[in-house]
Amino acid sequence: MTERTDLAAVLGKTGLLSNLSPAELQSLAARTVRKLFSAGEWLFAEGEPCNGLHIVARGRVRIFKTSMNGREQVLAVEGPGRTVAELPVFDGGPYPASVVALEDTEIAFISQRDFRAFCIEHPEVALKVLAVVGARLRQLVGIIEELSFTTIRQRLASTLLKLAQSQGTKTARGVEFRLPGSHQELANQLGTVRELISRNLMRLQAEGLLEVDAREVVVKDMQGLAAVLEAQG
Amino acid sequence: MTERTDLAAVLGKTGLLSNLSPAELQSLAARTVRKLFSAGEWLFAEGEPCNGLHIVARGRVRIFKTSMNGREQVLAVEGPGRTVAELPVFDGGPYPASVVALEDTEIAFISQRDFRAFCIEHPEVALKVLAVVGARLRQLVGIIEELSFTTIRQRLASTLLKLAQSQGTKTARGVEFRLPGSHQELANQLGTVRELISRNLMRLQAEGLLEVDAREVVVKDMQGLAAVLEAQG
DNA sequence: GGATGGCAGTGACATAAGTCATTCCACCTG
DNA sequence: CAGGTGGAATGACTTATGTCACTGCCATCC
Repeated sequence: MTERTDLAAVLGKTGLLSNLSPAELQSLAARTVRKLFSAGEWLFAEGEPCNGLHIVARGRVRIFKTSMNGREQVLAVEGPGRTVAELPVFDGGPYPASVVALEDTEIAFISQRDFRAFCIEHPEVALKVLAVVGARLRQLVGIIEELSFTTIRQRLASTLLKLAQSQGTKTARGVEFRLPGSHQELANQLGTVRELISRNLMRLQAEGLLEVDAREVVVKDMQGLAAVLEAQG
Repeated sequence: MTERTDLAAVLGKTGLLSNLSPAELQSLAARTVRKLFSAGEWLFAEGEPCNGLHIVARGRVRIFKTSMNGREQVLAVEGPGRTVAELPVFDGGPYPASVVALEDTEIAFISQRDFRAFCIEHPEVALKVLAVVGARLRQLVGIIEELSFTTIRQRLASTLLKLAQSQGTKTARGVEFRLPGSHQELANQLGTVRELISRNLMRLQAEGLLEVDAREVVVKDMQGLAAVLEAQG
């Protein structure tokens, strides 16, 4: 990967750092290190000491926890302009979760010391960080809510609905889209195992709400699918 | 409740605000409002717009989510010197969870506007806030991990162990302590229902690890109880 | 004393979730 | 074409979790 990315431009598009002057961006960019990861490579593992802030410049990464039994629970998937590990940078603790690259990914890395210093110089950045961390907290609360209150069937219906709305194309048969990953990946995301994904998809199909063919999905009844979320779990 | 509490003193003991000068504490205290809640009263409900920072001066509060079916999931219990809703103060969104007083509770309240202004004037406070929010984020990730990877039996064993270590007294029979609430409350905390608490307690007792009598618990085998956490769930 | 209400224990049962083993199928590679 | 590989479907089974209904205990209040 010899391709170059303009780091200052990436930084400017980062939610955390928007509204900074070009000069400020440049000074920050000067302190970043470019890191490249190929698909599947680990940025860091849960429990390691945190040494800095990671900004995704290109590609996508998956933030997740692993259990003793080899199960996974995905906390978030982050793309360009998003940051990873904003929080341990500040509280000094270890990384709470592991992160791997989903695709070939380019990271702008700022050391903990440099970023902290930058925040002191630019108090409004600290407030931005707070907003970002706040959003992440909401995400996590949402995951807790799902894990605690909903069935896998409902979680599956929910993700299918989101996919249909964001990536689906309307056709004569219904709303069509393609699953973004294998059943296994979907299972990790929902905090379960492959078989249950398979079975629940089949069940939704049997009920006439969907048509599934490998990764191709056609939602035939959006209303019905939405109703699954309401049915008491 | 006519009893008065020195707000500036409380603020000084708050993790968020330690290391401030007495003058600064005074100026902040001048902007706080004292609020009193009796046991069971709601500070606010999930979804309401956030209007300020709550600092627990006396008593305890419970932060939790509610499901459609009336189930609850406790996110945290906070006591004196701890803050509630540090985050929505900054990201401007609604409260992500509800909070009620567990006991008669006194709250020092600072309006969103005042606290934000204070943070701009005192950038190091913003960093403190980040540290606190960071700790909260770790808490939440911990909850997700538990919900996703462990059985109720394991979660119960884990809380019993923590209680034994923090509040237990060693006697001839083992480590004795008293459950801090009803089975129902414990169930909410673990994200389950009363009956399962009852059954799992009985099961642990049948296995010789515990002796239970209503809320009095004697751990007879700390090692064995700890081993429950390791056994694959 | 009797009534009441909150809490705890328990059996019977229903359903959700997870495990294991096997088969199938599409695709690639030599 | 044979063989291998990875993902997916599926049946049989076990376990975990949740629901409902009922019982009993104990404190409190009239």
